[in-house]
Order: sequence, then C-alpha cells, then structure tokens
Amino acid sequence: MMACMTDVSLVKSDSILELSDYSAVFKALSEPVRLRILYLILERGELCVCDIVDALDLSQSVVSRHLAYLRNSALVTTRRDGVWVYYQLAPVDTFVAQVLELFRAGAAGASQLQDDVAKVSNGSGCC
Amino acid sequence: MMACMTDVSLVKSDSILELSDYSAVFKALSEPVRLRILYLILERGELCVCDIVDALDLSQSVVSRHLAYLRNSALVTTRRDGVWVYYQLAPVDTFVAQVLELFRAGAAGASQLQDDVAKVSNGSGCC
DNA sequence: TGATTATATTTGGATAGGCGAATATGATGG
DNA sequence: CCATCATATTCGCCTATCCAAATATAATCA
Repeated sequence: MMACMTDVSLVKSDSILELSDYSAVFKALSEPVRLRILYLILERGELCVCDIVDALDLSQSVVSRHLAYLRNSALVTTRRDGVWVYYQLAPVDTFVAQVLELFRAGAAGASQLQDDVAKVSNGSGCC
Repeated sequence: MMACMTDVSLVKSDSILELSDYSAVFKALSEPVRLRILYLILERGELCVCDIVDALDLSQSVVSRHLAYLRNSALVTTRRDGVWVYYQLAPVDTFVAQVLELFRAGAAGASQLQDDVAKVSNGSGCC
C-alpha cells in the first residue's frame, strides 16, 4: 500500500486530538500542490479529478498521488460516478475546519491560487 | 549553514503571503517536537533553551536543531542574556498568529503538551 | 471480449529532514 | 589564558516523500 506514513484517523470526529494528529494535519498542508488542490475544493466544492488536473496543469500521476495523501489524511472523501471520481472536503474536526477556513480566507490573495480557480472555472468539460 | 530548505522571510510582515509561504509555515508546524516547543512558548511566553530541554526531556542537540528551524521559519526570535538564550514568539503575520491561536486553544487537551507545561512550570532552575 | 478513457499505484532515483554523537562557538569566571 | 557551562552546528546514517515514467485497475461502450 502506498499512503502517507502518517495516516490520520481521528480527524473526522471531535474527540481530543493528540499531538501526532496535529502534526499530521499540518504535514498534509505543508505541500504546495496539496494546498492548491484543497483551495480549489474549498472554493468550488466537489471536483472531478480531471478538473483538478487541468486546473493545476500537472501530470495525472502527481495529482493522483497528492489526492491519495489527502484521502489518507482524512481531509477529503471521494464519490465515484461512472468513470469519474469526485473529491470533496471530508467531515473534519472543528480544529481542522477552522484552519482550513483561515487558509481559504487568507490565501485568497495568492496569485497561484487565483490562477488555479480561474482555470477550473472555465471548465475543460472533461467530465 | 544548517537551516531548513524552506526559510520563510515574509511571515513577519502582513504583506500578501504566497503559496510557498503557507506551505512553509505548515511544514514548520508539521513536526511534533516543534509543536511541543511552540506550545510551551505560547503558554509561558519567553523561555530559556535549558528550560525547554528539561521540559521536553529531549537531548540538547535535538531541541537546538528544532529551535533553529523555528528561527529560520521566522516563528520565534531569540534574546541572549549572558550565557542563556531566550526564545519567544516572533511578530508574525496575522494568518500565522491565528493558526497558532487555534492550535494553542485546540491542543490544550493533548496529554503530551499538558505534561510538558507541567514540567516547565516546576522549573529546574537551570537559568 | 477488446478498446478506450479515467484514475490509481508501483518503481526507481533524488532529496529533505529526522536522530545521535561528536565538535564548535560564545560567554563567564578563576 | 584556561576551564566550564550553555548553546549551536556538523557528520554519518536512515527513513519519508518528492517526481517521472511505466503499469495496473475500473468502468464504459462497441
């Protein structure tokens, strides 16, 4: 199995998070590609993998690996519809939700993220 | 020079943070030892290195390396008083301040962090 | 079934960054 | 100046994780 070495399973519930949970969440957020993916999902809600690949202009392999990392970190969940797989924000712990909201609000000014959102909005119609 | 490969210089001001700034901040927060150190400083304010070493019960080398990482990430600053070096929170960007506050409030229930604070409060009187 | 499309995973090579042990630096005091 | 204490850095080793390329899986349709 691939997966990050720091799979988080407690993030979903609102039980007390331990130190390792906090570090795991921050680690998931410590990668630029993953932040770009999360920002897209925060702004647009559910998104298909192909939409994300097109918006980020990265290889399918790279995007898929980072999506897997986010899945294993319990930050996103997936839904399959035929050939397509849609990613959306998972039901996260209050702490995680607050951090993500801070990021969404604060990072709105980052040019890279603005560009990504603009591209996904155009919609290449892959799905 | 040692230092993390992702030195952040923009965290101090309130200019627009770019994507790499966000990932660098989260990366600095992605390590349990660094979170323990930050939590101590958030709870107790300025602390001497020897106090931190005693509270965390880790080798001086490990603590010093993580302190250097936090310094290079512009999350903490230092003040020397004779032989002792005191670490305190740096003047950080609003976003960073908010994330740290969320962590401080949310992580108060983590047993490891509670233990650390209890130990630093006893004060080994090293400085 | 076989081809095609969307997505996921594996492999291999490079690098970041963790630790312990040892060493270096910097301040102080005899 | 030399010894000592507090702190910082370097070195060697090891693991996690990044990427690109290739391959595997899963669904759909002819």
